[in-house]
Amino acid sequence: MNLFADFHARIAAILARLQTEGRLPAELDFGRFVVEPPRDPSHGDLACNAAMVFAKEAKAGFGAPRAFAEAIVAALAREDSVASAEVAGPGFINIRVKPEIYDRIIAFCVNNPGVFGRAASAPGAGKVNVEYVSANPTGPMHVGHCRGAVFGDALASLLAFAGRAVTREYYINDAGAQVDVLARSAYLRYREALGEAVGDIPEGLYPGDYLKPVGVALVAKYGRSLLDQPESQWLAPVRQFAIDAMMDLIREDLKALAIEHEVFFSERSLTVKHGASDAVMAAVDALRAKSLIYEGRLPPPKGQLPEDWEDREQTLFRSTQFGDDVDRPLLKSDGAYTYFASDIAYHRSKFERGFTTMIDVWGADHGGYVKRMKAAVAAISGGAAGLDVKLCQLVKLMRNGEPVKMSKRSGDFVTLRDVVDEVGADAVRFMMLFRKNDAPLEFDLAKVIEQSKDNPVFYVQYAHARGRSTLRKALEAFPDMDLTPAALRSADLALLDDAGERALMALIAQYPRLIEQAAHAHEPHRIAFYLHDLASAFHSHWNRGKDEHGLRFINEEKRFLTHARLALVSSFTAVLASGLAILGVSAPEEMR
RNA sequence: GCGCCCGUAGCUCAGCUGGAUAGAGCGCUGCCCUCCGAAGGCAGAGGUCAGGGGUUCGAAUCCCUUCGGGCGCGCCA
Repeated sequence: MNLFADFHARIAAILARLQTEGRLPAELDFGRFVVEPPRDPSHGDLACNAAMVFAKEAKAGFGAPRAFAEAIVAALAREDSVASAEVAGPGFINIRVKPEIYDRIIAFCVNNPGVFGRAASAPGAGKVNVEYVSANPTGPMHVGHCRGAVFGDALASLLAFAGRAVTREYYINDAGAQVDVLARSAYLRYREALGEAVGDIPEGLYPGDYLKPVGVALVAKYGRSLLDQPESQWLAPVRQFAIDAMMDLIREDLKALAIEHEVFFSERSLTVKHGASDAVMAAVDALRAKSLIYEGRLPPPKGQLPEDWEDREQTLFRSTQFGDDVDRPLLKSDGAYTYFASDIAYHRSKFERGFTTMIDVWGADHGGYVKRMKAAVAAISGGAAGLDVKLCQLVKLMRNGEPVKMSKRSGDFVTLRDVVDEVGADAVRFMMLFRKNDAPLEFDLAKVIEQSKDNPVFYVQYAHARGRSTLRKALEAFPDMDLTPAALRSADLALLDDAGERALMALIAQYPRLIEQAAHAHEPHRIAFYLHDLASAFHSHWNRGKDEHGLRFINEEKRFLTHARLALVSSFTAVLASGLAILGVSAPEEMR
């Protein structure tokens, strides 16, 4: 049902025929040309650039690109779905299809809402792992986390819809120094819960109130038994207890945004010994076996030398062999593994679990880490797996155009929950996706709950509600009309001959192609923009019905025309609902 | 000093693996409701796509360079 893919295949077949006739060279990469919707509707339904892309290769057989294009056009004209094909400009091929092609697409969409646009699973595509959020388990989620969270979740949905086998994963950073700090902070709350006056939370510990219930829960579990123990005794159990509590908190926060991961992967689990070794050691050994590890010295960074720079020999990974700028250390001066070493082991685990496409969603401040991680994935997989890192820029939280102040100290930050409670999950999700991930984003708490066209969330949801309302309204005019998919799909769509109706149909027909491209580019924001465009086309056509009553969807005098128009409305709401579902935003029946 | 990201209308941003005359919303100007939801729509004004070179049939898009902004730069996660 992808009109554009269909014609790409047809034109490829035509080119192949020309190859066997010896008028084109044998080796041509058909992936180089595109069939796309023309920007200017007067150019027809589809435009193809094949004649220009293969101009060089066709020069011997055809001469100028236009002549080559004429040959393709002649072949296209014989296709039964083509109304007309012509050459334009330097060699564009503009194709107009017969209207029934669109009728068929709309009929399919009406009859298979939720399926239209979905791609069949590609056999050789391999499993995809999308890792996102991965916030440190030291407290509730900050508003800064929500962009990556929503982005990763929508991307995963998009890829699944595009036919990929997707796993959503969360990496728990439960092995660093910060979780020890968490444990000490929780232990303090534990003493507090036992009646001790702890006063101000000392510098270096987490001050937030959210640890108080953890202290109480520790008392419930351990009583007073931890009080007179040395830290070496209580640290590990308290740490695990606190981490579990924090992860419960985080899962709750994510649930408020309708986000659910299938796998929570513990960093600490990588350092659990199996005999004499653990996963990190195993990963390093694997690299060593490929001669990618050596003992050496790194040159200091250019420019300002760090204060505590000390030239020393260390264990290095040859990431420069895979495009990194310098080789990267795997051991700290105290002999422990670096975070990078665990990350290598973690991504090695992903590879061993069968993922050949890995997508990591990070904050933009981790941009400096991308090259080494890609290098590591290339090294551990021998080039069999690829890593794409999607960096999400900061969100500037605003209220009525004024920045919302966020002080970092004293644990007084704006939580994700605060924001979701204030404006709702739909608004947060849509706005996080109504911007390219690598562009900064302004999020205005006042604007996103405004019920006006300024607010894209509302604008799109309103279009859906309007469409659904029309279908309900139609039953008042035609109480016996059958609006089930099975009935609507056999509506006589040839009756739809208005330019506004055909424009809407053309836009709907682009949906499968849009899905494919957005999935390929790992860019869910394209869905959001498409839905906004689609909603706009609908609103626009709707308003034409105010001047020309004959264009209204419901026409009491013309039963069959109304039925056909309702089929169009139904396909429209189906695509809106489908796209919104990918974004994780609700498609309301009515606005309240 | 080096690396990555960004620079498009007054503001916030799209621009689909290089495509035809660069788009949308806000703001500004002027319009459209006796009847499917005006919670909407139509029209107008507004651009050296940061500047300069290059690649080619064709560049906002790719390469080089300058300027401007953000992020990062052994042992933190």
